[in-house]
Amino acid sequence: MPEAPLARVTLAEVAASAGVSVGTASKALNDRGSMRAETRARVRQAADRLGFQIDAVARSLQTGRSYTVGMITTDSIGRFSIPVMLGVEDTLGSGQMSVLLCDARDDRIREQYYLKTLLSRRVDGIIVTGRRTDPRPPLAQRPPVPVVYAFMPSADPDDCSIVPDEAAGAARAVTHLVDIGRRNIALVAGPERHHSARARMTTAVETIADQDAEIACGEPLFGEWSEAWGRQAARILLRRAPHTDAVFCASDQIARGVVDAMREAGKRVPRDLAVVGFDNWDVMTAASRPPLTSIDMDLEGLGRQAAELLLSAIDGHPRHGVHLHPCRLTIRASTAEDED
Amino acid sequence: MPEAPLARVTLAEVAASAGVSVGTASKALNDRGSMRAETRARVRQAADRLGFQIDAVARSLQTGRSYTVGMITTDSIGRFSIPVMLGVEDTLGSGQMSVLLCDARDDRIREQYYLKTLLSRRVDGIIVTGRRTDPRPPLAQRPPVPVVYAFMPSADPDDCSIVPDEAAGAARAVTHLVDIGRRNIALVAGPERHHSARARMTTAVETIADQDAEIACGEPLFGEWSEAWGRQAARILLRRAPHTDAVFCASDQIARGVVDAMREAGKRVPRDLAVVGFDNWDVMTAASRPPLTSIDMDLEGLGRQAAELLLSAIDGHPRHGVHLHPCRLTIRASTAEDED
DNA sequence: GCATTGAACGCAAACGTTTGCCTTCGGCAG
DNA sequence: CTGCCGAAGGCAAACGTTTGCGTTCAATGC
Repeated sequence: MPEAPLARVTLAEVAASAGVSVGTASKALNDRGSMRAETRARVRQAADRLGFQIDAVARSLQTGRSYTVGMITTDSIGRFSIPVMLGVEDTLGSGQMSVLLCDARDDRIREQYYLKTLLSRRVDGIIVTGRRTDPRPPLAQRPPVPVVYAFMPSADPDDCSIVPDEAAGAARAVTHLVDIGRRNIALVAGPERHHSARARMTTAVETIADQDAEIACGEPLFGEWSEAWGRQAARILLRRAPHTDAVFCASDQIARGVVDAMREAGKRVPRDLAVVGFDNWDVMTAASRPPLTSIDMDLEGLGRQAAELLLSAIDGHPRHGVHLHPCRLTIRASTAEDED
Repeated sequence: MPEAPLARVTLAEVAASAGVSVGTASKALNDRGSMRAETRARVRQAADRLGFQIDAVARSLQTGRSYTVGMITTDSIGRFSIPVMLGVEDTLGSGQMSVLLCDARDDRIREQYYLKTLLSRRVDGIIVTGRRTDPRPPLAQRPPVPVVYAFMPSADPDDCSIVPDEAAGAARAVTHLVDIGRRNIALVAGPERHHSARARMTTAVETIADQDAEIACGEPLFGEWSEAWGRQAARILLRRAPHTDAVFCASDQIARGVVDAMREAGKRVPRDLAVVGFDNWDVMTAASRPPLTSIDMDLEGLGRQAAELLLSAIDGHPRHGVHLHPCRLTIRASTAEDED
C-alpha cells in the first residue's frame, strides 16, 4: 500500500528505491527503452509503493508538450456554450488532457490577454466557442498551435470550425410536420440579424415549398428569442392566418409562448395545432403543456467532436473548413400523431 | 513594434539582445536584484521588441508554483455551479491565475482521478463545487494544497466552505410578503430530502411565526423542483386554504407553476395573491406573468468570494469553517405594492 | 579463443527559468 | 594611498523530467 508521502516524491527516489538510475526509471514507467521485464516491474512497484506521481510541469518543460488545451468562450452566461464545453472537457479529460477555462466576456482585449497567457502556458491547442452561430473574426495573431472554433465558427473558411447543422435540423422539423399531415405551417423565429434565425427559416421556407405545403402569413415572422414574442406571434397568427395547423419555432422559448397563447385562445395542441421547437431545452420542453417536440443540436456531441478535431490537428492531421454536426428530432406530445 | 517570432523567443535571446546575462535579464523583468534603471529599461525594451513571452512551464518548475487552480464540479449540467464557476474564473483570471476545469459527473472515481492529475500539475489550490447545497464528504486523500468548497459545503466543518445564506434569504422573502400586508402565507418547496428545501422552509416557518402571520395548510408543502408541482400545489391551496394571500416558493420554477395555475383559476397576481420565488432565474422570472419577485443567491459573487478565500489560503491565511454569502431580494410585479 | 552483437542499463545534456552567491569596480572615509 | 563598502551584474546550481548515446557484459558464431 502506498505510504502517505510527506513531501512530493520524485523519480530519483523511485529509482534509488528500485536500485536503478533515473533514466532507467523513466524509461521503465514510460514503456521506453529496453530492459528486463523484472526490472520494469521492480520500478513500477517502487513507484506505487512510494506513491509516485509524475511532475507534469517538469515533463512539459522537457517534452515541449503540456497536455493542456485552452478553451476560450466569448460569452459567459452561455446556455449554448456550456454543453459544448462539457463535451470538450469530456473527451479531452479521458485523453489525459486538461482544459484551461477562459471567459472572455465578449471583450476582445480580454480575449487577447487570455490568448497570451494560454500560449505562455504552452497549451497544445485552443478551442474557441461562443454564444451564437454567427461567424466571428479569427483569433487576433494566428497562434502557433491548432485552433478549433466550436458552435461559433470562424469567419475565415480555412480555419477549422464545427457548427450544428441548423439547416438540416429545420428541414427535419418541417418534414416531420408534413409527415403528420399538416399543410399550413407557420414559421416563428428570433431576430433576423441572428444567423441562427435566418439559417433555420431559409431552409424551412425551402422545405415547405418542396413539400407542397403552405407558409402561414406567406413568410416567417421574425421577432425575439422570448416566450413573450411567442405569445405575440400566436396572436398574430390567430388574426391573420386562422387556418394554420402547425408552427415551427426557431427556439423552445418561442414555442412555449406559442403553445401557451394558443391554449389560452382555445386551440388544442396538437389536435388543432402541432408545434415544434428548437434547442430541445428540457426546462422548456418539459414544462410546456403539452411537452414540446424539438430539434436537438446535440451540443455536447458537438463539443466532443470539436475535441476530436483538435486532437487530430495536434497529432498533425488538421481538418480545415467548416464541419457540420447533425441535429436530432425529439418527438413529444406537441406533435403526437393525430389522435382520432 | 514586436517582430513576429518564428519560434518561441527565450530569455537567453532577450538577454543577448540587451547585452546582459540571463540572470540579470530575469531580475530586470521581475523587478528583483539591483541594477541601473537604464539596464532594466534596456532589457524591457529588448523583451517586447522580440515579443518575449515568459515560459510559464519553466518558471513553475523552478518556483514550485504553477499559478493554476483546479476547479472540480460534481455536476455537469449545473444551473447553479456554472455561475459559481464563472465568478471563480473571473477573480482568479484577473489575479494572473488560470483555472483547470474538471467535470467529475457525480462519480467519485472520476473525482479521484481528476484530483490526481490536478496535483500532478502542481495546482496551487482547488475549488470544489456542485449541484446542491447538501454537504458532501471531503476530498478523498487530503490534498497538500488548500481547498475551498463553494456552494456545496464539505461535511467536515474544519474545511473551508462558502454557501449561500438560504435561511436569511427565506426570511427576507417572508418578511417582504408581510411588509406588503400579507398574513396568510403558503410555503411550497422541493423535495424534503434536499437541504435547500428544508433550510428555506424551516426559516420561513420561524419567520412567519415571529411576524404573527399564518402558514396556509399549517405547514410547508414539499414536492419537486418543477413547474408541474407548482401547478399542483396551487390546486391544493385553492382547495384547502382558499384564504391564502401570498406564496413563498423555494424555486422560481415552482413559483411560475403556482402563478400559472392561480391565474388560470381566476386569481389575480399580485392583488389576490402575492408570489415570491427563489433563485432569481431570469428565464423564469421574466417569462412569468406577471414577472416574479425572487431571492437571488448571487452565485457569481459567491464564486468570486470563494476565489478570494482560496487566494488567501494560498497566501498562507486559511479561513476555516463555513462562510455564508448573503442573498438579495429582487422585487418585481408578482409582489408589487397593493395597487388601489 | 576471439571478434561480433545485441540486450540492459547508466550518464549527462537539455528544457527555460529563478536565485543565492561571487566578482568587479567606483567612490568614499581615514 | 589604503581599506572598505555597496551597487551592478555575472555565474552556475537547481527544479524534475526525457532521451540520445555510451558502456558493460554475456551469449553467439566462427
